[in-house]
Amino acid sequence: MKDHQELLNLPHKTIERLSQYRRALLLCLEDGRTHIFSHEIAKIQHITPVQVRRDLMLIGYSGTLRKGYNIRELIDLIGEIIDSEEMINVAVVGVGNLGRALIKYFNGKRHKLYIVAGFDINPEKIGKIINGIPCFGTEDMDRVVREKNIKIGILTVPAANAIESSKRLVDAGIKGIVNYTPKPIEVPDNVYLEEYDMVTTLEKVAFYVKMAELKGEKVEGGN
Amino acid sequence: MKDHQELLNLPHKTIERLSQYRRALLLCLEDGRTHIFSHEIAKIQHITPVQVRRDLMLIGYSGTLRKGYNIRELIDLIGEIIDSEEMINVAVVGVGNLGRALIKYFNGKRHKLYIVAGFDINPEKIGKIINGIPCFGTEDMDRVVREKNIKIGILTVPAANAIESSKRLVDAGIKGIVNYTPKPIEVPDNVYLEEYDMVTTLEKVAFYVKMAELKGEKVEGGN
DNA sequence: TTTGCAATGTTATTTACTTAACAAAAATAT
DNA sequence: ATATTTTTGTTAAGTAAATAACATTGCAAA
Ligand SMILES: NC(=O)c1ccc[n+]([C@@H]2O[C@H](COP(=O)([O-])OP(=O)(O)OC[C@H]3O[C@@H](n4cnc5c(N)ncnc54)[C@H](O)[C@@H]3O)[C@@H](O)[C@H]2O)c1
Ligand SMILES: NC(=O)c1ccc[n+]([C@@H]2O[C@H](COP(=O)([O-])OP(=O)(O)OC[C@H]3O[C@@H](n4cnc5c(N)ncnc54)[C@H](O)[C@@H]3O)[C@@H](O)[C@H]2O)c1
Repeated sequence: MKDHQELLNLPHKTIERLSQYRRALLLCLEDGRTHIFSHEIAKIQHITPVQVRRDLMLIGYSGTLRKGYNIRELIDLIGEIIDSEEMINVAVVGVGNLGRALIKYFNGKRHKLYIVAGFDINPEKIGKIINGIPCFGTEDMDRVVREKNIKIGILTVPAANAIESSKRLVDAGIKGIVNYTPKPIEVPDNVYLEEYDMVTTLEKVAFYVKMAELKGEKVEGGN
Repeated sequence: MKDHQELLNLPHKTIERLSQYRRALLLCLEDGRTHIFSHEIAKIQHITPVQVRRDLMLIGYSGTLRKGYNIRELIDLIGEIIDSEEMINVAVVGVGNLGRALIKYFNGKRHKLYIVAGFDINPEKIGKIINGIPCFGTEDMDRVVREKNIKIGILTVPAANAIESSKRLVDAGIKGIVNYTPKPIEVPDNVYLEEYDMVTTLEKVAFYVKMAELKGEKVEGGN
């Protein structure tokens, strides 16, 4: 299999697409299919077949001519590349509306990723099991992160608390953060950070919708 | 001001960043500041000052040397570019955990974007006001979209219902869709589509965290 | 003054990503 | 058998985005 450097050389976009391919492939598998063509994957993902084949080339997977790719094999290979050997444990900080939606969405899914704890400051939540996972007070973060070997934190606290919460996560030894609050946070170099805000997405859609209306004609699809 | 073609030539990434700049600038304004330097904006957004200046150059905004950019002016200019003249109305389809989180997050915010309706099939939700917005049955989508002049739909139904719901939205005449279900949907060319799935984000973070651990050293930050 | 500095604004270069072009192979049709 | 089609795999070309380089400006300090 590919060595570390080769894996790190994979384009970031390819990593994202591999995750998406796998999700689509798992659905196909459920439908009882065994093989799939690049153009079928492409259709699902709104990209070109060439891109699919190129991604698969980069990870060194070969299909069979005129038969396509073996879905099971491909799923497994993607797993070998993007998943860790052992489970990676995840915590949600801020078990509010969004936090609970994420927990619910995740729970009961396959993956090498598991949400194993929530953190909150609301006494009514602390000590309870929420959507199947235990909720702790933030003062226990250090201990729980260590004991449960939590590597990634998902930030869904109110924006005003984003900075302090991210500091706590970093201090507790977390290695990756996904920040869903609209407040950009800062983390040290050794912590991997992704930020996402729905408003940006919506404003972008609104912009292209506006432009399409002004032109009275179509614009090509999303990013 | 810039004409349509010039606006459409702006890089997609610049459009996204303009939205983000504005959000950050609004916070600065609340802090009572009047001016800001490119390197300050850059710090907040985890990008380089050059990129900020380049984006602002592209939209034709000039700061004052040694004083930076006028926050108020810049916010207004960004608004002129990415916002529409009139309000753009938005609907949420699937008023569950995620849908409610989004509504709550949006409600009471500035913007030219407003979530004005929710759609669901659960009889307990239909007819109610949820987080301040009225919830309708999906059978009324055509009518409500027309009456309320809704342009954008946010899809937060269960994955199994994503396809049918997106079709309904398109049939009702919607012009943009943000799909938060893990099921990729298809829309005609004249509908602008953005899809987002948290699992992809988390798996990407997990991948780079894993790689960092294997290397025993740092990787550079997110995308 | 005039020199240095800290900032902006713009062009040039580089890097990252996507798409196009095409060769090769296997199945199918002639 | 031979040609045609369909699909993969790979290299080459093209686009888009980010970064670097640098010219410019006006203030501040000497
Ligand atoms: N990125 C997006 O698309 C998106 C969408 C919706 C909401 N949001 C953001 O996500 C965040 C959560 O939204 P929500 O609707 O779930 O809000 P919410 O108020 O329902 O939940 C926030 C939770 O955080 C807890 N909390 C408060 N301070 C805390 C702290 N210091 N440490 C730990 N927990 C703390 C609260 O007790 C509450 O349970 C907000 O910042 C919101 O702006 C983002
Ligand atoms: N993108 C993400 O990051 C993310 C995160 C969490 C959840 N999700 C996804 O978002 C979706 C919603 O998640 P949730 O936790 O809010 O689920 P949920 O079950 O709480 O909510 C779904 C809602 O949709 C309604 N519904 C069902 N069928 C419908 C239909 N045909 N038309 C209109 N409404 C219908 C249900 O009555 C319910 O109110 C799911 O697809 C989930 O996988 C995505």
